[in-house]
Amino acid sequence: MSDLDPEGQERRLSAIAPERLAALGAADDGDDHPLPDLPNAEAFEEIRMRLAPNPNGPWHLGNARMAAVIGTYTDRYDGWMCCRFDDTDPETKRPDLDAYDAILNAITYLEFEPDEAIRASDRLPTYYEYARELIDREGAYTCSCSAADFSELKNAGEACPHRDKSASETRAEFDEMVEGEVDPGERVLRVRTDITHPNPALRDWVAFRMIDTPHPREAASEFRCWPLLDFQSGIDDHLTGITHIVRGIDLQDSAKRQRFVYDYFDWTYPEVIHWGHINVDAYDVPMSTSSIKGLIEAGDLDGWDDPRAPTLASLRRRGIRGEAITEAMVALGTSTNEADLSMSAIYAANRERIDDDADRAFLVQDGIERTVIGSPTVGEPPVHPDHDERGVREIQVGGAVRIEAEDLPPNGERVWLKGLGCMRHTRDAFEFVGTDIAAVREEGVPVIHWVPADDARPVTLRRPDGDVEGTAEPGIAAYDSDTVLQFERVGFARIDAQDDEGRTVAYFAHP
RNA sequence: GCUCCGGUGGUGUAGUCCGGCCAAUCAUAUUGCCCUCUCGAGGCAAUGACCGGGGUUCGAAUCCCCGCCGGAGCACCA
Repeated sequence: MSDLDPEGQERRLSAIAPERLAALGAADDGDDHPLPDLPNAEAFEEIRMRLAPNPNGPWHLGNARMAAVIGTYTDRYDGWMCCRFDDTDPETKRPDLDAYDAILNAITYLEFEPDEAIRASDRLPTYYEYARELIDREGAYTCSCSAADFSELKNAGEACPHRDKSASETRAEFDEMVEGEVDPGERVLRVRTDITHPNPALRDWVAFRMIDTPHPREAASEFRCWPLLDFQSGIDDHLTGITHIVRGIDLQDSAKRQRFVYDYFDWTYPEVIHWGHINVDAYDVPMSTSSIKGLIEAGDLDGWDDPRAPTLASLRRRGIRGEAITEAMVALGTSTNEADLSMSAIYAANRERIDDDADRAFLVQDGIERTVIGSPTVGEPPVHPDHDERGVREIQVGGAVRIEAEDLPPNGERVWLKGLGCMRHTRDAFEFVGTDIAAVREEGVPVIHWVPADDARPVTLRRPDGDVEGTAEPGIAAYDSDTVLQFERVGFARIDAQDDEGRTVAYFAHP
């Protein structure tokens, strides 16, 4: 076995003695694992985790962290991952029917594949069943206090008059709720926890409430009695055999609440990891599903993939690979602190992946024209500076070029038009000087990009900070949409569309 | 008001459980130099952090206490 390479050894070892492979990984000090080991991982035969998104909109960057971290963990432990849509509020967090698929696509984009996808709204009968069982175990009671009244009692640590209701009476009243015979606000089912618990957040929380607004999914539109997250999620985590839960600190108290239910059922609660909120720089648009949705509806954004939006659809359209996002998210770790994510971390990870493949091209954004005198008729910059074998781009000069206004040298000074040669700026023209590269290497003549003045292709470059018009070398017309190029000295961009009028639309990725 | 959680360079992170190998890791960022017909890539170097105060100890980023600061929950939202 010693003649196998390390990877081969690992594969072979995992086949014959998986438990020793885990030990090997630990001894290796987890060299390629940016995330800490999962707590108590060795206690489980299979690591099972879930993503539990609310499908109230397509994903923004913040949501990506969930898939990136959980997916990385399940890959690493060769575990099982489920995408469970927690869509149990048809009213205030009303599901968006397009979001279910958009979210699954986003997960694929991030390079993960859930083993299973389920929707809480398909599972109401199961929740009812366990609610009845909980009632029979004296773990819940129906309560008809108003929310305000109960809150007052709860804050004082006092039981409400309904708390000592019998299981059979609760059972009957809960059945009425399930049948839809109760109005919203009239009655809820509460879990009997500890009404004097020092932490008021844990006292007799609501498990089911009535909602009249039909669920947008037809299959779930008849239900009126809906579980809240703590009940639904708690039951599902147990039934799907989840071993590790990773979620935000906003759900810190959830585990403590759900443990009361687990205790009634004599279940073991999964291991839990919490992380803090992340803030992303470089965006003016707030990273919240509802704000983005609002801006789109108001017409301030073109859609979920507008380059100004901090959404996954937007980054995808800009040519940023999901892997790069995953890498940056995983690097954030799982600290409970609030964290600032720099887009530059994503950009750096992406650049590493796309640079080698991206052909080079010239794009001039803020052009100024100069006649060219005496130069070769064709410029031949390389397709990729690190890959001679990919050849050169042949750009017809056509007598005049356009360059960035800021690149124009003072009169009498020289500039090197990349792939064409050295020029001296006379009053209103570029006079060809020659192609001796010593001018650049030894005399420090600046190298700049350029396009033919008469035969350049108009380009709209859509950037996170707004659209820019420019012109590019004609060769970019040949690229299919979805190709990622590097506009030299401008940055990487994804070709989005080549229209019939001879215009290219590209989305800017990053420098 | 009550209850949790956390504070390491500009940013993120490792180390904290089991105190010494940490004058603190890695990445990103910024700057400079080298290389290069890109401000990309690559190479080299520099910059820069243990919230504060006490205590325990021969020794504390690490343990204890008190502050301070930040975050979260106390919804018939997720």
